[in-house]
Amino acid sequence: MKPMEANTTERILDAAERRIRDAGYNGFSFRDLAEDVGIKSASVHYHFPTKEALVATLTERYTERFLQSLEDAPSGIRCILAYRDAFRRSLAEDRRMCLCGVLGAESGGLPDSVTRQARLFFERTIQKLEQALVGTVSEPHSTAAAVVAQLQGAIILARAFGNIAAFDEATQELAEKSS
Amino acid sequence: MKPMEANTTERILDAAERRIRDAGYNGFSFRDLAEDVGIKSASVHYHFPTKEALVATLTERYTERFLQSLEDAPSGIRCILAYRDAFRRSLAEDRRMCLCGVLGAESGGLPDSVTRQARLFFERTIQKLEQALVGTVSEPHSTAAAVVAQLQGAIILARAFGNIAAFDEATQELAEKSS
DNA sequence: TTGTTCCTATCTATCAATTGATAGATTCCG
DNA sequence: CGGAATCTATCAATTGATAGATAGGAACAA
Repeated sequence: MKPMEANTTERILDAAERRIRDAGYNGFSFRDLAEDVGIKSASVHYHFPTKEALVATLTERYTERFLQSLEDAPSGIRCILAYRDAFRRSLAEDRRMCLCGVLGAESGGLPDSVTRQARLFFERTIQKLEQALVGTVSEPHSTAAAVVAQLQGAIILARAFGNIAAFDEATQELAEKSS
Repeated sequence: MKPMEANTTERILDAAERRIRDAGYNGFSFRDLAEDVGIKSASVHYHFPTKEALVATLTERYTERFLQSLEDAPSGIRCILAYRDAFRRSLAEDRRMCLCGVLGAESGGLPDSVTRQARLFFERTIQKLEQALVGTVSEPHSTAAAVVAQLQGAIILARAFGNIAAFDEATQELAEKSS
């Protein structure tokens, strides 16, 4: 076969990301992904041997991209605003969860490598924010953790209410204090 | 058969609650619940016709109990501390998510009645906190939403890190400001 | 040019296990 | 008896995964 319009491996990851951020790790099947991409489920296994491997790889890609999108974030208190915008943007795009937010919530039922990658996301995300806050708040680490927690929870609220306004409301004072 | 040691219906709900709070809606089966309770999976269907009905009922029970546990919460800013303690207690007991936190995260893949009950949890939880805050903060509703969001997210962090200390850290400033 | 080999990517077909759910028999108690 | 609660047995559908066939192109030899 001639290669598909785009890299099939990436398109499988794209489909898996959409599905997991909507319904969780156990909320989709290889056949779902295959249909999304336009191939057969056996072909998905050619690119990723197991579901665990697929999602672990996906979570790694997600983390890299997320941190990359914050590469130009300002230092100091305004970095909090950049984080809020990053999460809000991803929510507004497709009304879905943060990938690692879902995985963290479901972590009791996940393969080890996936749980590990999700933890890495939070470690790195919090650490990056912490570094940007050093010198501007009294306890950078706990402040960073508090901000990330609030943003994850705000996405859950927006999903539960089916309304992005709920995210804005739950992060309103965060935006005011840091702008 | 003579009735089990305790009300079987309640024990099924208990098992389902534990399972969902650990691995999500799609992270368990009727057979899992049956084994937990010590009956056969067909008997679970005698008590609840479908999985959707079971989880919708469970979510209702969860909401009632949660609000009940906050019945004696103080008014004013200290109510925030009571909320924090309520979530922390439930996390410390069995290291699991808030039921409606998971369901909110997975809401894209849930039956309608379950999504609806999860939304009710957040509506009622936020409203109750809001009422306790009237007159003590400038914007009670958004403050209440922000607190609930932060607590949900803090549980996710604690699960991702496999460490309750992460919850404490992410809610530390919340506890200080409101005590 | 033509033919052969080899690799990549996909396919068809299938597997055993698990899923939510149902029908109908059985058992116990009042 | 009659109802409540459980059982055995089974179903069709879906699951993640595997084996093996097939198609297409690139590289290379003749």
